[in-house]
Amino acid sequence: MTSAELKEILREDVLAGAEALLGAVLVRGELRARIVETEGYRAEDDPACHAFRSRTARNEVMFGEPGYAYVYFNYGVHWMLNVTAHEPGRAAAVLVRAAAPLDGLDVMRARREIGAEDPDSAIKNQKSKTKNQKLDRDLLSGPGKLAKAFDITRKDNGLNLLDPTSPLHLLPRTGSVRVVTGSRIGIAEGKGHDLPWRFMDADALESVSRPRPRGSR
DNA sequence: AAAATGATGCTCT
DNA sequence: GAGCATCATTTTC
Repeated sequence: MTSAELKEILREDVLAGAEALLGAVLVRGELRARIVETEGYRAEDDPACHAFRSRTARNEVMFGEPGYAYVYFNYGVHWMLNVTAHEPGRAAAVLVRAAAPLDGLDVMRARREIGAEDPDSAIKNQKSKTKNQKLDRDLLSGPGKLAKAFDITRKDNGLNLLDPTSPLHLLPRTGSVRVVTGSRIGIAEGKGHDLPWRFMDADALESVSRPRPRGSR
């Protein structure tokens, strides 16, 4: 699949786009990771979509061209990375929920260490070697974790993710992917919480976020 | 193994 | 002022 082909799939349908993003590689400098979990959101009939009510300063990029980064801050704690979809005027986006690390694991680890931004916790971190090993398996297994490891923040909002010269971008997948679907995570009842708009790589379930589908580690 | 909880700040009403 | 597209830790079965 080429970048142009991926862009057309995203333009056509956000759910097909969410599926097509499985297996794509997220790149920032030396950092690389293979996307294994996504979710679709669309304004027209989905109350959970940030653009469902109205067009605001925050959700502005969702109303533009497909293939751009919609980044927002959530729960006062985490940044979330989305890929815009649909043609201009019809807001939609794919939330990138999890990835399998490929390259630059040392940098990801350093950014993900608990309390890494707290100057007084360096000593604490040294003592918890077992926790860091545990951390390794779940480096990117959630949208907040992935953003932290890739240093994704407000500054990345609006980047063209399908342009290989962007500081943060996507390489379309090469092979095929076996897909498993599920209900989206963290959606309140009555806001489309049971729509099967969560997509996962069936052969990489150990790297997806919780709750994981039954029968996986 | 699953459920509860507190942290934390931005966005929109 | 309320409500989050979460995470790590603690508490409970």
